[in-house]
Amino acid sequence: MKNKIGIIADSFLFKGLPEAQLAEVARIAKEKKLGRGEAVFFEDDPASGFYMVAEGRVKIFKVSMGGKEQILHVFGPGEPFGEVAVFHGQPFPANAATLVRSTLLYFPRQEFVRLVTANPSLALNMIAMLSLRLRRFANQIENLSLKEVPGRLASYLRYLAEEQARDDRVVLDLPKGQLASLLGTSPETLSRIFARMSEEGLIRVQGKTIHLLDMERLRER
Amino acid sequence: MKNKIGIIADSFLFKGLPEAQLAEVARIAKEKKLGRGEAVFFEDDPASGFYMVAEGRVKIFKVSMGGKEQILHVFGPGEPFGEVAVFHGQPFPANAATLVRSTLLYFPRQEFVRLVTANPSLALNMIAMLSLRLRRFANQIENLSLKEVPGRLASYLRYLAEEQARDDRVVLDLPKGQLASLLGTSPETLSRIFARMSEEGLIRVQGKTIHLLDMERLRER
DNA sequence: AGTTGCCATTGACCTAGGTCAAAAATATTT
DNA sequence: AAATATTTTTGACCTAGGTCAATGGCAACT
Repeated sequence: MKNKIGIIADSFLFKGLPEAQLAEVARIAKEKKLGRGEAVFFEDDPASGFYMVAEGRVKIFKVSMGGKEQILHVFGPGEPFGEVAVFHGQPFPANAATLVRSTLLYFPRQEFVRLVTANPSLALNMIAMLSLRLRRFANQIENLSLKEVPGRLASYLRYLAEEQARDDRVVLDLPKGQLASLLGTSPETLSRIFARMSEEGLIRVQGKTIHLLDMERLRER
Repeated sequence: MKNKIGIIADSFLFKGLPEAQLAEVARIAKEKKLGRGEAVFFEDDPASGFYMVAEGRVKIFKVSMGGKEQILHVFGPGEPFGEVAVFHGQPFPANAATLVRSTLLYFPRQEFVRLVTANPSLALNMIAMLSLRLRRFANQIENLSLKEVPGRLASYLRYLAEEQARDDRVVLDLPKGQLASLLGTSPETLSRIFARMSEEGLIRVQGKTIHLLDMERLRER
């Protein structure tokens, strides 16, 4: 397992920082270990700092009055989250919880803002980070509003295929129930869609492994 | 009507820049006048620069295969758009078109990136801008996925009330059809919801003016 | 091996809201 | 003002997908 400074040095956010700065960043970062399913923070909590995943996976999500969850994003090793709130001094806009046992790095607000202000390259990295995230959100809005559930699933499978660099099969990186939350649907419906797409010969489902039998038609969904 | 430098100096993005820089910014900005309903750019167009609204209103939107529109955001005077693409050198992630006759400022990519790199305060403004936008998008995802149409409408009305600083009535800043696109529904459904909420005594609709008769219950939607 | 608990699947039912078509109300042009 | 075009509203119908409840798998623990 990597140590603090390894994670930091390899992260996109801190890429290109001089050694001295990296050490400085590592110094202000506090390690936090959390078990599976533990909350990191809640919506409307005051944001005294932000986090980076060192190990594990963290979901950012909103909850409806009725208790339904919508996952906004899932973060893995090297990815920062909660930074948005840090810059306004506003409370966190959503909840965060671990999906598996995880190790996080915590960066207190003050010192980080100071670093960014002093470090143009860090500021540019941050801008790139936020831009990418905006693009993802725009995509998610498109998916939720303009596609039905099968289309959203297909879109996610293609995303996984890209990420895992295969076009014959992918491995789900989430339990199916959580995937339903990410796609904005219920576990029951997701299950039915899996069944239907299997019958249609589009995919074959084997536990968490999904065989992609027809990329062409998958693209049209 | 304000001139170029007036718009720039008063914008959030360029706030706090020294005089000289402002003049420099104004120098690289090109004015562009567009009639109502004209396209500014299309999704996947190469992004050679970004825009700021000087006068009028511009919608950013995605279009489904079937032709349905989802508006991501509507920008008014002083607000920049299309900057996200500029930082990656990636194509635009969505379409942009005017809602009314508008005047825009166009900033070519190269020179703007140079400015941001050289100007920490501009970079910080940009970060704040993007953060705010992320927050809005997160909200929109929440609305689309976790609320039904009446809830989304109520949420928008409250947003307008805040923006227009009144709590008795608001004036729609969009034709109803466009509002439907923004809320992720159809004009027909929106019309029905207006009718229903009127019967329930929540609001009274008078053309583009919506009287807010019961803020309490409106909040619970 | 048996028990406990969790997750995934399947069935039955119901409703929010989409679609299509027509009418009515507003704008815009001549 | 008349004529035409554009929005908005209303009605009738239909379906994607949500909810509730029951059942089946599977893993962890004793």
